[in-house]
Amino acid sequence: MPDDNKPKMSAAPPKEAPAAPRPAEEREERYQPQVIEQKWQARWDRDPELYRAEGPDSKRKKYYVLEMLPYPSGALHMGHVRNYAIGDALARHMWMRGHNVLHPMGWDSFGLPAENAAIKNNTPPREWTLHNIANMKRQMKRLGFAYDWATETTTCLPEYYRWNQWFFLKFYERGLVYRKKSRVNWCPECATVLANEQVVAGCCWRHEETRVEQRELEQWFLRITDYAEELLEGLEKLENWPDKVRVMQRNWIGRSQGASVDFKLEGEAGPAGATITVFTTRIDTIFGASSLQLAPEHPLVADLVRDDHHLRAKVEELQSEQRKAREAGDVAAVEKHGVFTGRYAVNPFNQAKLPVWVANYVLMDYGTGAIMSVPAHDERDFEFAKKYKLPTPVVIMPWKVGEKPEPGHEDHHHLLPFTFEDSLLMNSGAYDGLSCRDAQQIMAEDAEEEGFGKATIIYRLKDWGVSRQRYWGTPIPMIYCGGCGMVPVPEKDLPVLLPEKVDITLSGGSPLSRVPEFVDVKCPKCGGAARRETDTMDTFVDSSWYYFRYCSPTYDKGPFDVEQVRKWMPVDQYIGGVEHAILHLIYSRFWTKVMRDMGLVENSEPAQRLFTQGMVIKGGAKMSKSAGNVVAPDDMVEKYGADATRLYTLFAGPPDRELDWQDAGVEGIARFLSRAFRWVARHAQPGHPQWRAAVPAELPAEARAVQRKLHQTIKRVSDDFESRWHFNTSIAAIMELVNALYAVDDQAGQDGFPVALVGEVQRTLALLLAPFAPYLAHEMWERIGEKQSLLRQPWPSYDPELAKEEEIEIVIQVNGKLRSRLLVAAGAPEEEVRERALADEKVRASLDGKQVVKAIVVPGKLVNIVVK
RNA sequence: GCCCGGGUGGCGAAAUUGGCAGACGCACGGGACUUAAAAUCCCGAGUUCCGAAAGGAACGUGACGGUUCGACUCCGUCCCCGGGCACCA
Repeated sequence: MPDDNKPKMSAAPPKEAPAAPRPAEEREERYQPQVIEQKWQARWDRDPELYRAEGPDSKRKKYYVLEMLPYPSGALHMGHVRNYAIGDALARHMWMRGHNVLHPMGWDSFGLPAENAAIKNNTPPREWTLHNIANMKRQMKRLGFAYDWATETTTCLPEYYRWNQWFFLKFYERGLVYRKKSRVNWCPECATVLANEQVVAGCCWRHEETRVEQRELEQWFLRITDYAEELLEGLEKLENWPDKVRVMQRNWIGRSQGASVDFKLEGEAGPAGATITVFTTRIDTIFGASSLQLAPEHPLVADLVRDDHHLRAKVEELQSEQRKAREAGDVAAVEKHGVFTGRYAVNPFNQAKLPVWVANYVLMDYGTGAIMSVPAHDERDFEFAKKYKLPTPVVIMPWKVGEKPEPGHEDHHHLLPFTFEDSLLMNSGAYDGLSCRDAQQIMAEDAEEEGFGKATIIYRLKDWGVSRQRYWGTPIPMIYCGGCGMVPVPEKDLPVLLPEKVDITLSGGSPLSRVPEFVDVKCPKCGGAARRETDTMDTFVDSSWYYFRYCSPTYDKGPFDVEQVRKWMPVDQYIGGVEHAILHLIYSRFWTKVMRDMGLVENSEPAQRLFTQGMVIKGGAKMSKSAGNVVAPDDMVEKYGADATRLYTLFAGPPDRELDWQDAGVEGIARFLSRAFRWVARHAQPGHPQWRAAVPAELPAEARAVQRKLHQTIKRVSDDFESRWHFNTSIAAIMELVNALYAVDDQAGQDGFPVALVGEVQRTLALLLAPFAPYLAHEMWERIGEKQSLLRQPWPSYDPELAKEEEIEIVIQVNGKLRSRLLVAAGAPEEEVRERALADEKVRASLDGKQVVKAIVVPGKLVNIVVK
């Protein structure tokens, strides 16, 4: 404990050398973050209640601050530190603002890296994971993050994952879970299936170099598409989510409004009488269709080409081409081609016979896998038709409504293709003269009336494939019985425990299938021999609802206590990386809506506000072992302290932007903390009778300047919290304040800077630093004689009158160019300012006989003299 | 190709409503203290030019143009960097 609270250095240093440093024998105490931080960390550890949210009788308003839970990879990286430094600053600030704050933390601890590390090091995944958690928890504590560790939730433990299984069963009851054989993404590196959201530019989200393959497999899916419309509409209301995230989700859901139309296939051989259903967003152009194009994998294609070797070979070629293009990731770049099947289909609107082709640019997994080709009004169809010399009938006017037709417009073929929608129909029988948009609606209605089509909406979003052929995940609670078929595990038998001793090497198939004690089970229905499902769940299931669990982390009668959830949800502020924009953030929105429909929760969206922080990079590149530019938080903490490390991640730039790490920058921050510390240590006089006294209304100019700066600083820091979270400028403001204190250092405690003001400055400084540099702030708080918990102190308020400048520097411009400056009293009348500006010596010199047209006065800012 | 961000000193950045461009910090230079160094404290600094200096001038926020008394900020055209989506019918 520091015993040097006694007042020191209240005597004035020699007047003739105010900047002279103190003699060596009087050398002051240095800032030693390691000493301070260890002392406080030990104290905080002794008080587990310190960061606990208040119970039901709390009178404070609730505030739920949530940071994305980390995967326990082994050690925190700087991205984590930045994420949690932002969240912690907010949590501490909200406490000081008088809120009842819930600030939890947990571990997203199932997943492949544990399994891969286990194979490599021959350590069980559980052991590896728990060991990493212990280390990362130590790091978080060392960094001083204010988490309530009673909320700690570890998703790989049965107490948590049993509720994943419970949800799976509930979703199954609601028809939101199904099993289907389909083409799925397969990452050879992970040796498992991936959801669409986990494929980034054709590659695995974990292995950016590994192209995803397509495999036909039987898999479990969650019916997220049932919620496509609501997920889309809900985005409109998420005003406090970044636009970027909302746009990405909108694109991902990919709503497309159009119509489906059935074309009857002509001819007798093969599937005579079959229909081809196409999806189109431009049914208004259907009179311009000159062919139908099927995807090479369209189920009808095999029938159509069965009897023709030549055709069959061609189609197979198209198929493999498409597959290769898809795996290479540049689908759009491939040249279009196709083959005519020799068959025709009838356009139900005008009975035209259209040749049926198979084309490599038609995708089976979008729409119906078949399109009508309207070359005159679609760029892709045009490109294709040109190549194969297919007709290009024009059915919309070649100019937009309200535009003047160009002379010679009759020859509109040089304009092809034109795709605009604000035009009128032509060559379309009874529909001629309708606007495109009207026609889209009317023709879809007519099709429905006639029974050959209808208005249709399709989505790009696909159902969420959740089966994983790996070990370290939640077992899927399903049983296959020869007699009864698929039987869900009864709720009373949960959890289905993940067995511990398992051969997890990648020798094919799910590792669990090689554990007979796990696989062999009695059918819950008939009691006969049955087999368990051996796939595990995608870990994104775990993270879809963990923040509900935080509200009642030890609850064992359900996934969470609905009362607690009602109290705390939704999350008031969620903070994390943008990389989860269409992974975790879309899944958790879906999960929340299902839970609402189950009657478990009241809210439809998980988080009120979302903040996505920028990446931490170094030397322009992402930190990575291979690039050799990793900065380890532990090293920084050891060298400069936790406060400096955290503070630097906030100071280096606005938190939503990328941060280019510079070691020297941390040094600068440590220097600032040291200055703040030493100034407080040097001038603290908690025993002085004036220490807590009100600051006198009349102050000498020097003291007044300090007071003004103090109130301006409170305003700047408070404003940043309330609006933009540009903590870099908040910290710059506090630095300016400290610089201002050093400027009048020799006066501290004397007439020019009375003790009462020193006391107020020091208390405020500790309060302002509390959200950003908690260790130093607490140390200061104690040294200035305060006993109450800093965390529960009210945030300082500023007095606008005291923050005001009394004298303002007015800039004088001539024709917009800076020519001189003028000191005027705040609120000086415009006329006076104008006259003084015009009378200014430098101004007169630059006017130099020119004629003054006018002088614009912007009160409190400038005078601009316009001359000719 | 489409949709978002972004482009300001040697570097990270600031300028919240159209009103002093470069706050704050890093790196750098000079000085004080020291036998010396580190640490600390003080001072300087956008670029170019003029001047012995005090000081002054011109240029300057990706490029070009526009609006305005005045533009980093608003409008138009374009370039570059980052991210997302992409034969989506």
